[in-house]
Amino acid sequence: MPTSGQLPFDPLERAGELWEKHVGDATSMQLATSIMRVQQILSQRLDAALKPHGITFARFEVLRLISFSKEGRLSLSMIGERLMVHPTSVTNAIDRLVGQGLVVRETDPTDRRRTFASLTSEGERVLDAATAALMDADFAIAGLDAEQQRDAYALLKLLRRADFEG
Amino acid sequence: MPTSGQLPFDPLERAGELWEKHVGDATSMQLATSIMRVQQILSQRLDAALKPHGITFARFEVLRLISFSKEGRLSLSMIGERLMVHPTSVTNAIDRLVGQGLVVRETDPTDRRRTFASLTSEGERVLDAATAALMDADFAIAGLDAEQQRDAYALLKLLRRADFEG
DNA sequence: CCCATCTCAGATATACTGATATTC
DNA sequence: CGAATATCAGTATATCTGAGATGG
Repeated sequence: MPTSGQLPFDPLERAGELWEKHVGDATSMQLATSIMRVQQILSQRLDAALKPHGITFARFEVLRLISFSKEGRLSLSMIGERLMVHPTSVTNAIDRLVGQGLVVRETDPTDRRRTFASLTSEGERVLDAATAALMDADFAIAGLDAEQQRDAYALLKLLRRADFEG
Repeated sequence: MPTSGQLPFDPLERAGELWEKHVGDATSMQLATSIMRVQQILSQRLDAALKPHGITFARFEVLRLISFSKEGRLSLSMIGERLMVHPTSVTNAIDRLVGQGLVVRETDPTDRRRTFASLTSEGERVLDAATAALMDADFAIAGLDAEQQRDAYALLKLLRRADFEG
């Protein structure tokens, strides 16, 4: 287990009190730190739910993105753009998925600089099973009801504004 | 730059539409994915703000935690507990901080199994400068006003409940 | 020639497992 | 002896930088 123990108090509330005492207003520090911590918790839970299917959440996102494409294939640069990850990270992720037999690479015949990735039938099978597992786990956010989930999503969206126009 | 380009649309809204069409309700998927993405953005911004001071946000948290301790020192196990990180990660982080001259290790004379970490004067200096840099950067969450920050913090707290009693 | 796309090599950061030394 | 603390070796993942190969 990663971080097994349960504390008798909220460490972030404690940190906030000490911050107010020694530094100043703790609001932004507490939100930033809580985002980091919540991501860590989610990442552990999601990866645990996906482990039986042999993929991580990052690789699940790649599979899902490819499956949603119109032609059933997506260039690596497009994948990096949509998932907001570095080109070398895409190469790395696709390398692993190809190694697992879930994805194949094909050169774009109309522009040979470009490489497409598409799912194998095994890739489709794993994606379906992984999707079911994540739905089952409620994407690790069952602590919030539907309205709270939408509220949190809307607030966090304000922090993603650098990603897109509008 | 990490993920420079700006898309003409929100990739998470697009993913949500496709998810609703092909899979089902997208609420939990969208919140989970947005938490992952927002953490990535924050991590990049916070680490960039701290880079001139030679530390990462994870190491900043260690320095801050030690400085807030009553005696000016904290056992490594206590640090791991409070920051919810693995014992080997604490050893690793302290190794680096010691290597940078920001922290020193001392054996607890009352229980020689235990090791304390405390700040050097250079560590205190770096911590103060790093704190000012983070406050200056508004902890990378200036996209939200104070009330929105508190709302978001309260919602995310519900996802941290496994960490502590209550 | 310049630019785009992808890949590779190398460095850094973090985290996990499993094993070990030391001490209580 | 059993439990706790810290460390170490090895592995995995993800990220970045900088360089290079190929193609438009």
